[in-house]
Amino acid sequence: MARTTGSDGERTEAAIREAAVNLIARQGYEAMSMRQLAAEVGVQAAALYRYFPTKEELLFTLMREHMEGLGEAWEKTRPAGADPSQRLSAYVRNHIAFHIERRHATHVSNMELRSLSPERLTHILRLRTAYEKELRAILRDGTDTGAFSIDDIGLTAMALIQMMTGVIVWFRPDERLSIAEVTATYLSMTMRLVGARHDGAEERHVHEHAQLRA
Amino acid sequence: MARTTGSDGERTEAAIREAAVNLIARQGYEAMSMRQLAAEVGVQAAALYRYFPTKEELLFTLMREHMEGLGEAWEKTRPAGADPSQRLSAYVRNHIAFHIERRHATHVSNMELRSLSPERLTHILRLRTAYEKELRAILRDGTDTGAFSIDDIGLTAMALIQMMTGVIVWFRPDERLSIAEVTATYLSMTMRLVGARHDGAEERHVHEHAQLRA
DNA sequence: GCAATAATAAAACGAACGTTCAATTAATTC
DNA sequence: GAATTAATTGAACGTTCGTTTTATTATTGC
Repeated sequence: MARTTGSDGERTEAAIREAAVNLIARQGYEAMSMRQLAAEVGVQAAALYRYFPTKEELLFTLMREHMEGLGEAWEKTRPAGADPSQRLSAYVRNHIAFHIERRHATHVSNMELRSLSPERLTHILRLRTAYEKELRAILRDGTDTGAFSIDDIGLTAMALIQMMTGVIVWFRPDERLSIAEVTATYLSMTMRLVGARHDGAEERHVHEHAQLRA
Repeated sequence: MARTTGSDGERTEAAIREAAVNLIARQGYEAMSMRQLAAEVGVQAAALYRYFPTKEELLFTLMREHMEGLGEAWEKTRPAGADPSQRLSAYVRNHIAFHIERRHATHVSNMELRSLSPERLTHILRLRTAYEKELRAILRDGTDTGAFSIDDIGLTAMALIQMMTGVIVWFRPDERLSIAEVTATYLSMTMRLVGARHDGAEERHVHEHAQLRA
């Protein structure tokens, strides 16, 4: 046999991406075979090579688009002239919303870096660093204006990102907490962590979301 | 050839464990081949099977002993009748010290869970849950006595553990910060995160370690 | 120093891997 | 409706994988 009825390149490529994200997140990149991926898509292994020249290029594409999407989401959300507390709040909301929506893709981007060639690894890390830099800038501004009280900006930024991204490890959409509740609690923890001053407009905003649970 | 001069079972097994932890941490469990591991140890692949019946059993042994070691370290360190702030402080110190000392083993225990069979996965997760339970108990006691102000104990515990364990992702022993400085900053962030009251003996204790950097 | 045992080497097993190639059919273009 | 292009199959390639088997040598106990 050969070309099958109703076959469509775009649909097949989308199906490959989706199946690959799920399989790699569940089993790991090395553990997923191209034959297994093909079976999940409902196609022969050779067909995959029409869309991605190698297995690693497929992984790289998934990671790159995930990181680019994260940066773009932040650029659309970022408040222009807001004060540090509002900007930090927006950063946290965007980060958590984006990662909860894309749990599997995040898992892939965080866990499979070692399977990339050095050049591709550098590419992904550059995207990640640019995104983290935005957080450090917010923390620095907040420290300068006195809105935050931070010991070490770089270390605090890493701690915050680890804490927020960790959501995907344990969060399940159908369990005890809703996304809104989780986000509110993480916002509250973040503001405490950076020693945000408890006065001004932002403070009321935070508390209104933070006291949902005891 | 066969048995080599100076060969010794105990030394070989220790060399296998150490090489395996490093290789798996660097490349991942699936990406490490038994032949590569054997070459690192300076032995033929078949010799590995004298010490570990399968590759997965080797992985499981490494993980189990790491998790057991973490629990034992905490049991030795845990202050008996101390107040919640002191106990939380001890927990953070122990966690960070243990993980920084065993960066590679921690990486393995955190990243390779999906390569375990269901029964072995359950075993490891039980050890991990028991350890995390200790933190939740401290947070609960602190909330009850009013020492802490926490929105959601389970969520805060997960956030703290993600934050602390994240140290191994970026910390390099020979760089900008010493272990003591990192620990102090994480202690400070932890106490803020749980809303620790800024009065009593513990408060002085925290600040004395936390203000090393700006 | 001789038997027993511990530790390893060397070779081989079948299975699975990523990838390539030629053939074949569906959809599109004119 | 013929020619062209897009999409896929099925078989095969050489390599590597985890593991087993058998033989061989070093060490230990008596």
